[in-house]
Amino acid sequence: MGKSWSVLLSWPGRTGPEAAVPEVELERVAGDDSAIRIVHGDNEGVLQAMAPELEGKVSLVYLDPPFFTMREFERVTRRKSGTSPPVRILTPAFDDRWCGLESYLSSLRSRLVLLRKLLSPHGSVVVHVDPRTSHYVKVLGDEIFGPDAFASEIVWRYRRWPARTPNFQRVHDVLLRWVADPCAAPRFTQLYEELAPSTLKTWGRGKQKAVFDGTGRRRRSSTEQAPSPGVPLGDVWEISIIAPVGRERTGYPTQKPEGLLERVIGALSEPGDIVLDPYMGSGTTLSVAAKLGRRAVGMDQSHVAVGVTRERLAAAGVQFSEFRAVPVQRQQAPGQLRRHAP
Amino acid sequence: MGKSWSVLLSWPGRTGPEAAVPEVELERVAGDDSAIRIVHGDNEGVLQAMAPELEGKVSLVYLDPPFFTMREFERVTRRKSGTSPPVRILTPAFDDRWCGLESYLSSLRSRLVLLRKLLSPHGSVVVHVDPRTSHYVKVLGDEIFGPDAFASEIVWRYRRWPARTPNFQRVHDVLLRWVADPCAAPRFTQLYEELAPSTLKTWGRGKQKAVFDGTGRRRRSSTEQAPSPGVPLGDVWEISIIAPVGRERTGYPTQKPEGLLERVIGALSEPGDIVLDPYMGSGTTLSVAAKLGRRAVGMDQSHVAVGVTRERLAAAGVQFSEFRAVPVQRQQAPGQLRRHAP
DNA sequence: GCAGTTAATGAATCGCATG
DNA sequence: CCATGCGATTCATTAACTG
Repeated sequence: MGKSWSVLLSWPGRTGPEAAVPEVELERVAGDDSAIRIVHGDNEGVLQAMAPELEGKVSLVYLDPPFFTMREFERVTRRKSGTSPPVRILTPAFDDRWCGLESYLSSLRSRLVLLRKLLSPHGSVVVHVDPRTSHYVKVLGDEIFGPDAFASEIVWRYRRWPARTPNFQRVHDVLLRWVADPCAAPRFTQLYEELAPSTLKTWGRGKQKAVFDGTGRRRRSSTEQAPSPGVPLGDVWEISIIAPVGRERTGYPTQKPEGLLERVIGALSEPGDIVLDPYMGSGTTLSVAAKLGRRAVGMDQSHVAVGVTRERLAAAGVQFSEFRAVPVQRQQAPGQLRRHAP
Repeated sequence: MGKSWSVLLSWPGRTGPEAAVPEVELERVAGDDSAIRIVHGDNEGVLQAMAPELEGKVSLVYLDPPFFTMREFERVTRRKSGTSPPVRILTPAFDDRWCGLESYLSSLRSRLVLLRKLLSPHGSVVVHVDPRTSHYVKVLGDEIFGPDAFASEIVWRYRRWPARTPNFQRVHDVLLRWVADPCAAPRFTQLYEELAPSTLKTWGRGKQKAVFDGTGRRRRSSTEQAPSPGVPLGDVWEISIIAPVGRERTGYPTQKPEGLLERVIGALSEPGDIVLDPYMGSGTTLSVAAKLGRRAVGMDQSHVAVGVTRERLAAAGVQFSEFRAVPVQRQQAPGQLRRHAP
């Protein structure tokens, strides 16, 4: 554990013994050695099983866990029945019901502890949550990674239909980022966004340059010839949600836009790096990682998620291999990959 | 206390006895009974002294406490000395150095506990912080007001000169809001912002209206004659910081823009309501409250803050009265206001 | 092809009906 | 009486269609 505040979260029974993680091993289902890997199974066991291979080698972990909404989520598929209205088919995808915030935080905590060991020294972890739990998750994460390792709270601002409520419309999610080692030089590629309208008006696209007088005081700025690449990317990102009828949409609930992952992966990893997504869902992370030339591992418990991701990667022409977690059979040598006959 | 999660913050010594608040009473310094009141003194004592008067009567508390920056802040004043460069004069304004997050949170906690009792049932508390402490403050506030009372995390997105750092630029503050009673109808006036460009393009300014078929399925939307007032205000606000040479600027450090307070006060209180700002600073809350016809009380320990606010309100032609906190003299009857001879 | 129009529906939220 | 569900609300976005 990193250096921690002495301010911690506490709840009844927190200090009790933690349940042992059921030991699993990975069985290859399809594909050969590929830069992109899908693993079907509970991420807790899978992370433990992959620890020997991945320890210290992961540049970026992006986690999009359930948001503690106390709901079940379904995948929507549409079948066009020739005649007029297409039929909507609902398939259960994942269950976000919990017996209390304690159990939610405990579950997330055990994953974060396992993930920390996989990070390379220049790596970072990004947890995608919403403002209903982000604050608790932040305090939890500070305890695991150390408060000095906290690097950014990124606000994803989106637009959606308004709800009638005597409150400000909730239109943002939160991405919390910690670095593996606050003293190491972090993986970070500077990305840029468009200059503010007011800046364009006053300065145009030329770079501004501060001008100092003899005494060291700033006198004014001047416009340079060289065009500015834009402003260095901030921590508030305005990115559209995937339109209900958008091409990108897979029907998997809670799907994240590729534009969001492009920023996360583009800024926080480099080509050839390993990116890890323990809550794979519809496979947006894998899809974007492949597009940007990263290696990646995605995990999900849900066979619906695995199916959606498999089809998505195949449709995009991405080479990938697929594994599944199976309970360790004590009779045979552990850790050995068994070939699965299809 | 409201109903709470069983997830709490804990730190060594937290359960120990809390220091007693030094008892003070208010002494009138200037002005007669006014809708706007300035009180010079430590807000903890002042809140306790004003409790009998304000209990259950405050519609909105806006707090802009120090941000745990571990710095001292100074006021900048410029004196134009006839000749060329104006002289900058620095006056210490407030001290934001703490011996640990625990002491910061303890201090804030005692204020929030006092404030809770002053709120009317439809009232709310808004705490302005930044993402370095917001998460701890949120967990603390949930404990005091109850997690069900948490209403909004508002993100104030501003634009500033970018810093050279291998990280996303920090360009947001956070406003946390709790309501006094989650079951009561809250004070809330719906404010609107401009429609998204894509909406304007597709729909124009007409309201959209859902159209359903016989089976209850939504078929499509149609544009109505009635113009939409815009989209109901969200929880991410893009508001400029006060320009370094802006007319609004008082020179007081950490001054907040009036536009921010216009939204907070406009949405969460009504004309005639009492608005309270225990960390008054340069008096933005009082200034905006006066402009919007609210009654208001501002408190600050710093005589620089009180001076800046006094000049600011006077310059704006706002009638106000001013008090100061003095230790209770046990010899004379307590609670009685003493007239101060200037 | 390109521009303008129409269709479809979503990590929402409240209130009221229904068991 | 409490839990659950569905109707009503109406912005944002892209696909598909039309001229």
